[in-house]
Amino acid sequence: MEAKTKQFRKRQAILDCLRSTTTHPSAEMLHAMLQAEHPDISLATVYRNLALFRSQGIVQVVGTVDGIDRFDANIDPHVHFVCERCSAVIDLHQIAVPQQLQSSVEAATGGRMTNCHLSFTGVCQDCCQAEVSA
Amino acid sequence: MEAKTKQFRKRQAILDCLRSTTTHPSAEMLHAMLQAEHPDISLATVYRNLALFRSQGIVQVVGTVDGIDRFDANIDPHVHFVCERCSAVIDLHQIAVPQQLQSSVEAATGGRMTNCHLSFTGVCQDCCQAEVSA
DNA sequence: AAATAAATGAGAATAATTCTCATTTTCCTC
DNA sequence: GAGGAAAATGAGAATTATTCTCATTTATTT
Repeated sequence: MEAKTKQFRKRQAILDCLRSTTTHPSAEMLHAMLQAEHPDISLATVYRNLALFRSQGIVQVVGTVDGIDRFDANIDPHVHFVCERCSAVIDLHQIAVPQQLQSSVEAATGGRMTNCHLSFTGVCQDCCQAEVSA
Repeated sequence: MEAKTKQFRKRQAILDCLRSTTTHPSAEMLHAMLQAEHPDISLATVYRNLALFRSQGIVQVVGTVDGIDRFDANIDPHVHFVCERCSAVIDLHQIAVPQQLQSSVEAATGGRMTNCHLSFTGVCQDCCQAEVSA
């Protein structure tokens, strides 16, 4: 049969779902997002595949917010803003870590540098506006 | 009585201990470090007081390494290097986030920025040398 | 189609952190 | 200094994100 009626590979669905968003979801958020298309997907499968993707280098953890890992299928180095109120993780593509800074790290440590994470915390636009109207 | 023979205020001991190191210990590391002077200190007390210090703004969590929070009594913004091998967290005082970058964040997000975290990951000097001699 | 390998679901296991509550220590008032 | 209120602590239970186990299902190979 060519036309599959039921879902088979859930692994791909998880990766597709993560790739389709810029919200840097947690495993549970991702699980919730997948419910519509795959109501029978298990949370363990989400965790399991996220770990696999990470070992393959096609997914990264961009941070731990309130003790919960947040995932991103965009593995290009980029900067994030984390809202202290709503815990949103927002891309800041406009901002980059100067190459010069990165170059100086190995000299400063005497070690080998492989990655770089810059993030800002604060209150996001939505939460700021909610404050005003309250 | 002036001369105290037994330990009383453990809260202060925890803060002093954290202030005396630059290793960015976890709660358990700190608990282990305190054993010498305060063998009867409870891990719960360490956690409890770290949370208190954090709410007072005199201690910060500089990151979560391998799922474990790492604490710092140095609340000045500064840059860290995290070793992927030994999980050491090392200060990089030589490197700073350009003020110009920070200024651009609020414009980029439309929100309010309160803090900034820059960290590099890689292999520290010690672990690099261990590799060579292996 | 049979046999083998890979992926998944469900729930148990793990581990960092927080919470509860009884006890101890400190602080305050007399 | 004594007595009582308030704060701090210890011990262990509770919570929760994540991982693990194992039986079952699905995919792949022969």
